[in-house]
Amino acid sequence: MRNGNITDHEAKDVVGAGVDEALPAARPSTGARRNPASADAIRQAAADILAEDGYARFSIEAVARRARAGKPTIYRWWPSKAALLLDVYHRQKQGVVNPDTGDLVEDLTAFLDSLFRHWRDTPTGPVFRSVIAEAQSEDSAAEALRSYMEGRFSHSAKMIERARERGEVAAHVDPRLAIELVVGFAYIRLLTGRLDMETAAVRAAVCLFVDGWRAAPAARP
Amino acid sequence: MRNGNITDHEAKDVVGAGVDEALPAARPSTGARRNPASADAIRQAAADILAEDGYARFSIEAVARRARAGKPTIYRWWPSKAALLLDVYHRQKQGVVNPDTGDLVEDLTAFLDSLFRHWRDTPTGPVFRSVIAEAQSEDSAAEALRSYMEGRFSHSAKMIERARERGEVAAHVDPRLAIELVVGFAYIRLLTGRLDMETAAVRAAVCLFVDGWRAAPAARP
DNA sequence: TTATCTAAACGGGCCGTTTCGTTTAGTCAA
DNA sequence: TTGACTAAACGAAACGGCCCGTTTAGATAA
Repeated sequence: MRNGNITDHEAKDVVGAGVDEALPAARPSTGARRNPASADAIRQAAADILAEDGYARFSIEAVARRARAGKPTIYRWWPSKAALLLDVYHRQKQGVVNPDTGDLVEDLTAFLDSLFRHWRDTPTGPVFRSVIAEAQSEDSAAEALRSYMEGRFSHSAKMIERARERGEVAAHVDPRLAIELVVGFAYIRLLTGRLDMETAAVRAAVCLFVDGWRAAPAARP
Repeated sequence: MRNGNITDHEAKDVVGAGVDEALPAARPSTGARRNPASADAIRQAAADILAEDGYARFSIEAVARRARAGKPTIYRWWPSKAALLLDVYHRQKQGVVNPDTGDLVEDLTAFLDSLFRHWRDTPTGPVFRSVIAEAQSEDSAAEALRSYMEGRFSHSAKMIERARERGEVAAHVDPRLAIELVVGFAYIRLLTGRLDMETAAVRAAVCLFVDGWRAAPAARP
């Protein structure tokens, strides 16, 4: 699942950290003795259905059928559809880079490029879109999404913090807000199905963030 | 429904234009003679359910019950759940300002402020979130959302075009891309339930867009 | 008369839960 | 080491309930 489009010397670390234990850590609700069992088959079936048929056909019954598992088994391990969705997503989001090239524009371009590619070329895109959809009608999913985004922001904001330490970014810039603007752009592209951006176009967008839009140097204090 | 928080002399026009006929214009599928009939009651019931119970409880059966209408009547006039949703949304999105104060930061701040307030204080927020959720599993909703966003971008980009004509914004800035960044920020806030921003915080975000993040004036050509 | 309406009912699917035997992994005596 | 015991976890099937999109029947109104 490693993404080869960002060369290795550029990639500082691979995301996946930061929020790894916000999920309802698969474990039977009773004080049990036994082991997970068919949990992997269930996750795999869920991911396959999402990738092949999309969220519309994602149901616990369909997952159970495909995994040759009983519905009660699924409900024992995951309290809700949203929990299963988030579990599947968390295990797929490896592979997005958090680069450290020494230049902010390059870092952000590589980050967005990698994110778009990841969402486009792996089941992660459909899965994440499903999580967002579910979060619009299910409180537990909304809360999970919120806390996931929180972690994502904190983690990715480090790119901007490093740039600020290098003196590349002004001191008054809040890295968390800044990265939220960048992720917001990725978000709107994902949800409206427009992920097919050339690297040059991604860089142009990043420059709009970093350099601003003003014709003359900014005069604001 | 007019929003009084932006004073009148600042508001150039009230949005609602631009995409008003992308929707599947309520009309019976047969070549009919009669009039709409209970269409208004149906739309009202749909809006009420979304506002009171959220998308989770929004079903054609529930709308029909509440409007004391028959399900076939609804299906005759709106081909899908998504069509009814979009119809309701289109009739509620009046009231967001598209300001022209002569200053880009003020314009965008007022725009975002008004959008957040509108999404927070009217049923529009839940309704739009529902449209987005529906678009993740229903092709027709996805297409309608895409074309709606297209129109929204084109319309709001005029704020930036005006600033560019005033010489406030550099010539190389693409107004459509720029406004997409701004709307992306609003989007991520809506979908993660964080619309409660002070005007000052909104302005700070806008300044990050307009002025950029760099410590020193940008050196890019 | 004729098109539209409400209301009721259709078969089908999924929800989350309960019931029912069966499988399976740890425990412990022989 | 082996074999029997025990109890958690299992798959399958069925529950009542809600909703889907469609069909039918009978009332209503231009």
